[in-house]
Amino acid sequence: MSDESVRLEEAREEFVTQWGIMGAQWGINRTMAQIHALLMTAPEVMSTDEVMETLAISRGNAHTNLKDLVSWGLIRIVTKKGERKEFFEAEKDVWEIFRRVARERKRREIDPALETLRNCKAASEDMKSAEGKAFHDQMGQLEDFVSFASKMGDRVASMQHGKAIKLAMKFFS
Amino acid sequence: MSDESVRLEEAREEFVTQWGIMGAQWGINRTMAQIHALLMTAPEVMSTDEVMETLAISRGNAHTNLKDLVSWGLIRIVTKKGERKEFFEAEKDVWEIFRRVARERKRREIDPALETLRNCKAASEDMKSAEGKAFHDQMGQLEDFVSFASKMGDRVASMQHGKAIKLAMKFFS
DNA sequence: ATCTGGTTTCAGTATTTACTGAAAGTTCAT
DNA sequence: ATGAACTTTCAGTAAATACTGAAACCAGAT
Repeated sequence: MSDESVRLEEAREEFVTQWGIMGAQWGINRTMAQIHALLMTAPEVMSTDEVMETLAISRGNAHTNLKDLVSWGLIRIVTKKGERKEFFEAEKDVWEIFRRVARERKRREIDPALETLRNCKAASEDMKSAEGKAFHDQMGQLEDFVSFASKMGDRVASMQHGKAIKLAMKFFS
Repeated sequence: MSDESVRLEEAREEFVTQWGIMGAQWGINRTMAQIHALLMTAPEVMSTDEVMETLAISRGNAHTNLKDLVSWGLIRIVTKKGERKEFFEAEKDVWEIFRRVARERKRREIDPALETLRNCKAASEDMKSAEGKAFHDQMGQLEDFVSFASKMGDRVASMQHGKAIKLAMKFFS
């Protein structure tokens, strides 16, 4: 193996490690983030066994996290003709990755949060005390904000790369 | 205690619980998020003992998380004259809360991630193989994106509420 | 209908993260 | 300098989370 491929593997390993740490800080399972990093930088599709081997993890663990990544839309299953095995391939376009994460987090976390805020707001709708009114008002403010974030998420998730770039320009003008 | 105050306490409890769950999903310690929710909806400043009592947690736990919240700029220490005890008060303005979280996450997580991406990019700068070039390119794309996110964070963190509203209008036009 | 190459599940275990409570430390009044 | 009121630390423990590996399952080839 040439010096260059060794260096490449080292760099990749560094990336996988760091992406794992970063994921953990954002509430994503470390292994899931590592598999994602691995596939994002894989020149070819990879099988479950290759992932297991590279990261030195068990079959069950690899399986669960690969399926989770599929459910997040961050990787997809590829089948080679003639082969029974499943292979995996990551979405590599950064903007697309962002869109998908935005869409899923909105669906899984923002929307339920919004629901709660609305309940809390409704529950304090008719309160007469200053404290009750203050609480109601606070819930209202939070709801407005989170609902704004939610709409943002929708908007972003449906935006094409080019459009996003233009918007970004506007933002920094 | 009137019916209304009971209902208010229930609603508040619901909010505290849910805010805790939401925090956990975003990589924030559940108790920290709960204390934050509690203080955000507190009509008055609260002491460590009151927080301990309300959430049924130990002194050490309350202390650590209160200090962490202070370091995130989400609550501040208030001293009453004549009293030796420290009291805590939350920032209640939603936009301000968002700004502070954005600023801290950028500082604590985005900037270090950027550092790593730059290293990985640099390490593969001169590679000749197609794989090496692809890796370098991928790191470049990620770096551009994260660096954009970082600048976004700065921008948002330094924006006044009114300005943000105007920008939001533009966004949805 | 059985075997082979593969996927999926899950009880048990390991690891990580968070929490407790008591002791040590600090600060201020006397 | 002593003590009361409060804050901080941290070793030990509990709880939550993630991982393993083996068994069950499934689909297609023979």
